[in-house]
Amino acid sequence: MERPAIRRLQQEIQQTKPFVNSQHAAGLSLLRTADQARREFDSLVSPMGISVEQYNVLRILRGAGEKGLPTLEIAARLLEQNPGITRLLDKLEAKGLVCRARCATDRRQVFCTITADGAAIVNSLDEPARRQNQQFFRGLSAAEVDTLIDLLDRLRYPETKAENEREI
Amino acid sequence: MERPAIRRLQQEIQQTKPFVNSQHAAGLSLLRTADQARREFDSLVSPMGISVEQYNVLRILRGAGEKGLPTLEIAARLLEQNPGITRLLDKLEAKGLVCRARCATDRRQVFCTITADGAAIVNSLDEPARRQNQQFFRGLSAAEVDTLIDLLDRLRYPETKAENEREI
DNA sequence: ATTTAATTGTTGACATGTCATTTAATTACA
DNA sequence: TGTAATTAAATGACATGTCAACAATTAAAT
Repeated sequence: MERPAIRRLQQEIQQTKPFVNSQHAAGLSLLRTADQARREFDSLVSPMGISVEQYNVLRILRGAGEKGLPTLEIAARLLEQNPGITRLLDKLEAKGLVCRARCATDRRQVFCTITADGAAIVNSLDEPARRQNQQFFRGLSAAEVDTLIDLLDRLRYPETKAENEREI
Repeated sequence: MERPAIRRLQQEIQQTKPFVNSQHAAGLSLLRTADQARREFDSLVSPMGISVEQYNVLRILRGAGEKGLPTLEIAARLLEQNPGITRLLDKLEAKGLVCRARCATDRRQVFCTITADGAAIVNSLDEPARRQNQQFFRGLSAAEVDTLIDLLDRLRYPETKAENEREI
């Protein structure tokens, strides 16, 4: 639509004002889009009786295999703080989707593993999740998805960008 | 062996597999980046005694001016469902940052307006918020920010993209 | 070796988000 | 007119996220 015009306008003025507005718009767009993605994905997993966060925990534990992972290691792989993970695991354990056991060598740690029931649920969601993702990104080409990944990664790690983008 | 069949299978795998992974990676990156943005912004507004969501409500009400907005109209402009907004406004009203009054012509509606104290807080956060945004997007050029806005918008409204991108 | 510090995980308190239901007011319609 | 449907907002119940404080265990220090 008017994107090129907007960009030209910004170059013309080249002051802080429209630059700020673009960044503000980008920030809002980021939050709104992520919220929509989270909501759509929730509607996919909730029929299985789990939340998006619980699904993520189960995915991580499936990837960890039989030896499982200590509690805080799961929290580290999510985007989450400690206290939340305990209660998440409480729920999953109550549903029989996760097992917890104190580590013998370091009794501070609690190792968590996925159960057969838990794995069955995650496995059954693999294909629907793939389709859901495909649906969500249907508006973007493969190259654009890669561009999006690049831009988002550079927002989270702005320092690492210096090496790859000196040619500006 | 059936070489053509094998080749076809490989092509299929090569097509779908990395594509799916890219979309999956993009989805995760989207959620993580938005979460980080939300968290960083929270550390900016929480010293003023308000949350990010409360800040957004105050911003919307400042923009609405003196006549204010009905409760659900605020909810519609946020990325939020009804029930949450009532309690958000409860907190803001308790802090004296927002006023609520039943509409005379339609007594179902409750009009919300920002108070002078509320406006003072939002105003005092304008400049810090601008700097914070600038800091968050420092890894991207202005053109890249526009690209990001475009990609995110097309994720939320995939249909509108069809007209502009038939040339693929 | 005994005290101190750090790590791992849990709990309590509270803010927010969501769903289902409810109340009050308004509109539709028969 | 009078009853049903719709709308605006609030409430209850519950899941999650965050902070502060805590207990248990292990590591470090002197």
